[in-house]
Amino acid sequence: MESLYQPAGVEQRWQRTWEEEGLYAAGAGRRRGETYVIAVPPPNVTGELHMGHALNGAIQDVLIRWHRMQGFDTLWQPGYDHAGIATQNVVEKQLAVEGLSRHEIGRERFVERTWEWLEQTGRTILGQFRRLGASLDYSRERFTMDPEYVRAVMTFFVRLWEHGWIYRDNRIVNWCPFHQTAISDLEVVHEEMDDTLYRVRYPFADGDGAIAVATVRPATILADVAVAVHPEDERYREAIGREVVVPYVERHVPVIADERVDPSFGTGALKITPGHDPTDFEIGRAHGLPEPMAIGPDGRMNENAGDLEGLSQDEAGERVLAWLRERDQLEAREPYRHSVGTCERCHSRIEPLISLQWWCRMEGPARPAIAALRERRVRYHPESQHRFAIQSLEEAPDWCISRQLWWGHQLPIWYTPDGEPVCALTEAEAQAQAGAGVELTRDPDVLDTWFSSALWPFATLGWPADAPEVARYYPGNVNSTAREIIRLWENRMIWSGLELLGDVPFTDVIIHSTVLAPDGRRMSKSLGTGIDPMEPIEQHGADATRYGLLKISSTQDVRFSIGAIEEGRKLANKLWNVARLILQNAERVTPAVSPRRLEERWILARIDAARGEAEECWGRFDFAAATSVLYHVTFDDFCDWYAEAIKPRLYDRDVDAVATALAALERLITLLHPVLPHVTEEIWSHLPNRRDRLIVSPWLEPDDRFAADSEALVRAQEAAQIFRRSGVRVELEGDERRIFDAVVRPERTKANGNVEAELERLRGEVARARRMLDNEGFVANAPAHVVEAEREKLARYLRELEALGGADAA
RNA sequence: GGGCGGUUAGCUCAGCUGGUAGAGCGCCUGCCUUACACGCAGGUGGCCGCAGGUUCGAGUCCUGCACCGCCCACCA
Repeated sequence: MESLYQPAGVEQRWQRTWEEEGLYAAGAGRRRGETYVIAVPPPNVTGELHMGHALNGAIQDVLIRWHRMQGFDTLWQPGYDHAGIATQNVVEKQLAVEGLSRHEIGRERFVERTWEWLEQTGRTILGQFRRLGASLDYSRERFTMDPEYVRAVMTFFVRLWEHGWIYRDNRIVNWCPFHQTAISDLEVVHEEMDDTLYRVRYPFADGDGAIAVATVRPATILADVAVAVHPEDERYREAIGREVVVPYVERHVPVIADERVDPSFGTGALKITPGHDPTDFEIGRAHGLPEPMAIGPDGRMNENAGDLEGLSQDEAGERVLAWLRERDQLEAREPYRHSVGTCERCHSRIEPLISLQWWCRMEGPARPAIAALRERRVRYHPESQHRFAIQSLEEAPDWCISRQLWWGHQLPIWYTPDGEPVCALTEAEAQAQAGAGVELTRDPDVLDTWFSSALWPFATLGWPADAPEVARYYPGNVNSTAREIIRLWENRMIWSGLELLGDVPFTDVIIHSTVLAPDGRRMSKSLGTGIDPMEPIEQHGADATRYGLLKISSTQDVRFSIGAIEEGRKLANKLWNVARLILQNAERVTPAVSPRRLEERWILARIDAARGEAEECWGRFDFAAATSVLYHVTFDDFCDWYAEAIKPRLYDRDVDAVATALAALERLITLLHPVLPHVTEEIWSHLPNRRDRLIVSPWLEPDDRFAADSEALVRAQEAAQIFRRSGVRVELEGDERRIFDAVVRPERTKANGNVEAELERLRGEVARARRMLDNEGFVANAPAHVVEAEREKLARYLRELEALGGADAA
């Protein structure tokens, strides 16, 4: 055994062994009936591991390993999401390099290309999860495009259809001009942009005066259908009901009143363009206005733009502005910084436009999900996210589920020659519904990626087939994910599970911390602030990286800190070395829990207490607090006190001491295994007479044989500290004396404090304790145990003062 | 504009139902001790963001303010 623990080789060896021996598989280590199930948030097939994945992987793996050791039938379900728009984006970019577009090669060939690409370069992330030591059941890898999974998606759609929750409507949507598809509000990211705000005069049709409006997009003037003002706005009271002339197109449109207009913005008058603005669309619908569009799906001016047809919006805007300037209708222009919606994948500016899409109503599905959350059948951790989840379900707008993409699940909708939609699981069934001989055409659209993700907890188990896994592993226990995913995924899994299986898919949702860059900014590729988790894994080991990420995960947003990972590496190294100390002296000795001496009972009790504390932390999903418990029991208690105290007997090959030390070590690494699986398994493999792997070995049961008679040990520790600080020996007897002598080696301890300084310190403590005890309010009101503790402290300080010969102060 | 979170040692962060401030790193001092120098022992270091309030007692509870961050949002 090397004196410096080298994680790289050890970790990869164990990762291979565990997987090959089937110890990652569901049911490995099972010794009881209950199941414990987590479905991993399926990463995009195109994705690579980022810090959030690594933290989330560590969190879930701790829970899974902890429960596996407790004998649960654990299933940690892995797999990939086909990630419709993200994947299509990647393949389209590749085609672009070859000078091709998807339209040139056609849909069929494009889908083939995508599959080919996935076979070659996709699916890298589960390899990275393996390197983290994540004990997913890789033999059960699923993909949202697997044939069985597709069947689940179709079944889901048909069920929603039968409820009447799916409808088709012409509404304003977020249109990505690059991808040529509608995207949901949740796929739009807002970015700050510098624009110009123009103030444009619209003359009244009767020639008497004008009304000014503000706009950043002059090209949309062509599609104006009204000017709106706030009903209470005194300035425009007279204008309501009159007509104005829209510039350039010289169309007469009404001035209307609507409360959605903010009188304090710009001129207080808003031009209404229902075709190209969501607010205007709402106002237009409320007032029964027409909905013309002047901009097409490609982002350029369309056939309604007259002589501007075919121009870009910027060019068209310039022409309109020139027209306005000629007629002196351009009142002002000013720089204007505001946030603009962009496509989260390609960052193209979103075109709001009206388009015919499929929608899913939300009132029906949301109702039981809201009830389940209110009844705490699903709990969010931290609690603050619970209200947010409920609120977002209550306010959920209808879900636009169709996408004009090629990569994804094509809608199970066919049209008759009359344009009547027929919904069915398969083409054959659709044909049967429509009647023989009726020619059907399938809707070309695909479903929003999240439509299939919503089924992840049970489609991966084989639903809608009558699979035994569904009965056994549904519902699961925990889902752990990032905050921004609550509305996209968590809520939808909850309502789909209730709808299709009559039960929530899990009982606890962990919303883990967001790992920020060390400077506090968001980690992102475009900002150059991203840190690849594989770097610390290579450099310090997976155990250390897991430990470090868990340690910093206490608050909502945490800064990445390499220091925390280094601490994890030190812990692994420490563990490794204390194991060497014991094992080097343990030839042919069998571990045996036979504590005779104080320090032996003490350490076994300490490990047991730490077990309780760590379990309590994990039980409430406080992984940061648990790491602290593990660190201190290892360093402070096991290494600095217990190992030092038994060293002399270890060197003497005292069989009792060695056997107990082996047993204590065994218990310590069992406790640490969920967080540091590799180094603990490696040490375990060196313990004598080991048959099972640690990963499937029984978890620690509470053991009250070890009376926590720690008083004497604490006194020895205090005496050691005084001696090391001041060189003064406190009187000790029995166990206290023996432990002190074993741990403190006077010949190597140079006191660098001095008696005077120590007396000074103790006098201060005595004064402070007396001040408190003299406070009548404190003695009368504070809880009895607090007062009692203060009395004991005072007594101890006085004792120590006396030992140091400074009793005069008392 | 809304929601959530943060502000404590030089840095990164703990501090549960109020009891008189802790950890890791860094720094200083002494140690190459038959597990570990990625180590051991000891130490330095804090008007706990600001201002009020409740209380015998406030980092902790209440009110207000100021910054910072994340998420969300249709102000043209």
